[in-house]
Amino acid sequence: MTSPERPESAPVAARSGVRAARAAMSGRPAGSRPTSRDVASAAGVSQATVSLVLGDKWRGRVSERTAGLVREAARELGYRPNLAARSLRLGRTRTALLVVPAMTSEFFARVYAGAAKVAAEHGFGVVLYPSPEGIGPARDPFDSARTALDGVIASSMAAGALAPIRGSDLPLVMLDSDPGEPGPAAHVNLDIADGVRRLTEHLLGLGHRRFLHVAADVDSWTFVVRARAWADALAGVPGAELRTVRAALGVDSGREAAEQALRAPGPRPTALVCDDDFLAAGACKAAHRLGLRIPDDVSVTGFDGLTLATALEPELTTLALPAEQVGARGMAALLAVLEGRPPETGDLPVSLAVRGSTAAPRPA
Amino acid sequence: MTSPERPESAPVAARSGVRAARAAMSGRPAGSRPTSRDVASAAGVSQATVSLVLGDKWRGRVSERTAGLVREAARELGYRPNLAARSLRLGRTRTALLVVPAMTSEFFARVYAGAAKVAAEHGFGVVLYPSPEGIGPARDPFDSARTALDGVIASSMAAGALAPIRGSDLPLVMLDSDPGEPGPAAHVNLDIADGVRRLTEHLLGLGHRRFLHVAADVDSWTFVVRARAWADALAGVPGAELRTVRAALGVDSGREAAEQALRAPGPRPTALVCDDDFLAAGACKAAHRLGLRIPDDVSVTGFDGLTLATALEPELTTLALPAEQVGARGMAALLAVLEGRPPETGDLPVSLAVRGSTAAPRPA
DNA sequence: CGTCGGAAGTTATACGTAACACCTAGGGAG
DNA sequence: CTCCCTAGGTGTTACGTATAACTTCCGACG
Repeated sequence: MTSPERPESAPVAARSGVRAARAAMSGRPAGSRPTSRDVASAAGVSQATVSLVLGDKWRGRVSERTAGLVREAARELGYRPNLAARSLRLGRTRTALLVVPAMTSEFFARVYAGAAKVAAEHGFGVVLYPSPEGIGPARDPFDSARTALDGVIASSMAAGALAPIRGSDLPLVMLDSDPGEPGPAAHVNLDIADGVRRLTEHLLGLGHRRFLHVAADVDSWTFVVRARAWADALAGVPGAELRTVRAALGVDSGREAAEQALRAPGPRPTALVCDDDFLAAGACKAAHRLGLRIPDDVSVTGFDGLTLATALEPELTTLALPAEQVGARGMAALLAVLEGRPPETGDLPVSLAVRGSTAAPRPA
Repeated sequence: MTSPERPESAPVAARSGVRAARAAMSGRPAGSRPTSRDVASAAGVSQATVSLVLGDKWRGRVSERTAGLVREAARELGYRPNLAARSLRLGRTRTALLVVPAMTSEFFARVYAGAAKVAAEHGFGVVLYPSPEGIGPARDPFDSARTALDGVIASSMAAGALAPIRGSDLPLVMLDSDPGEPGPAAHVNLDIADGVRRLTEHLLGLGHRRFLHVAADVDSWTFVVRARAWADALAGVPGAELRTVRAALGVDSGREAAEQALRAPGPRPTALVCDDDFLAAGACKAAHRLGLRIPDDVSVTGFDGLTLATALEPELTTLALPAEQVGARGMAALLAVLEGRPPETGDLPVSLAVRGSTAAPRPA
């Protein structure tokens, strides 16, 4: 039964293009978008046929000519499928949730960009978990997640923060997180150890032996790995010495921590290896305050390879992480899981960017 | 009619808590989430009543006791409304689209954060238009927008880029854009002119007279305003001279442009006023290359007030824009428009952050 | 004593899509 | 001549929600 104000417009009018299209829409409230039924009556076919054609499932079920008519009618009317209706029908939303500690960090913004790009190529969307700033326990993401979700990608989150996601039986992909953690359908990790090893070789080659690790004092897997990587890379190197000082994230606390360590008695470290580029910027400021020149008096290295690294003077030697690739691969893994395919494995390589902030230490 | 595998479970069992709740879900496919109908049969009421209670529209229509039963049943079952179904029914999605030139810019990430916060407080979500990097003409946002939308917030977009949105009859709020532009339901702008005036006074007070404006060579309203603001602020100041050099966005092109201008013959500018903090970082590098010290030989100012400004050595004097507030107010304006209220008007103030990169010029 | 009205629900429906099951005509095989 | 098969569709349903319209019960009032 059709409602009275939308009469069974005669399928006969099918071949007159825009006129028929307009006619099919007549009697509708003005602002409303055309539905598949409008397309159907404009093309002179049933709604089911429209759905088949536009859903690309018509091979052998609809004639080439009819399919053409349908597509043209859809174009004329500017038809867009109602995603709410589609999601309701299918029980899937083609939407993934990306959970990151802080979107205002360039790193995670780039992860998002990578994930969104791959998602878009597959007709998927990415929504963000609107988390408060800072790495920390997240509130229940499903209280605020706007859309029903097909899956979740979580980047560098503290282990405990994801409990609510765990309980939701959604496919979960974890980025840059403990690969031993059970539960996630896939992991995407970086070969941090290899990068740190190469960075260490670079510094050792320049003659550095006394290292100060400015470590991020944050409960995140990635920083655990970084700390371990430095320890491992320097273990067994004759004469090498590694001290560690912890600092909260941010330029200021990096400066404070480095300044305090540089003022400490005893032989001064010649290489300040920092857990991210912001901490490294802080370390540079600390050195500056103490009248030390970079890289002549002290070398500084960053981590992540953000824009900041090349904005500083001198530019930072840093380990550049392929943030977009991390996001892209995370999304690809999620798509694979959703389609029942095995996700790609293997760690992503990081690249060593040698710049002006490292040089041979002056002979004492 | 109920489907055979979901029998009309007797409303009698209503008072036995979890057991009844579980019973109401029996016979359902395992992974599926409970629906309002499951809550209804667990509470021993009809689905309509559940909808009334949880939708907070039950005053005078449902007894206090029944409402309590319904809420408890919903809690027991972990019921979440199906947003797709709700959107389909209501024709509204409680979702806004935020269109920004580039999410990897800290400024726009902060705009997003501000908008998302206000949105969340009102049960709204924010999705991003997955735009390619860089300010430029966007593709049709509705091809890729995942969700049906209730409105659009566009920040600092080139005028032409929004044509498809214009055609969509969705409420549009524009941030930091030409207020003369007709169409948008609301504008949120910054009092750039005032900020530049104060920054100019600061520099004039220090004794600067020769200004070099490192201008962003980008077709965006915000940079048009900035250029005009410098010209206006210095117009009529005796002895003041304003030169302009254009540069693409980014540290490197800022450095190149500034370097070239500083090498030019004639009296050297003493103040490099830059269109954003990244260009300013480039200007600092340019000065460094020429052996000029900041702020002794030349002062440099930024724009935006990003983290970068305090990561540099010396820290940048800059105009700090309240990015979160811009986003928050944009979202608030959109909500107002959607509810038929008049949006708040009036420009947001910017604050002058005086730091180490500006000082009195040395007497020639 | 009739009935009016509010309180407390319930029944039924529509939103737009995808897909299953069904239908019809025409042609070829037996 | 009958039967069946295939191409090319159509009719119908369900997804989960919000809400308009209806029902029922009960107390009060004329």
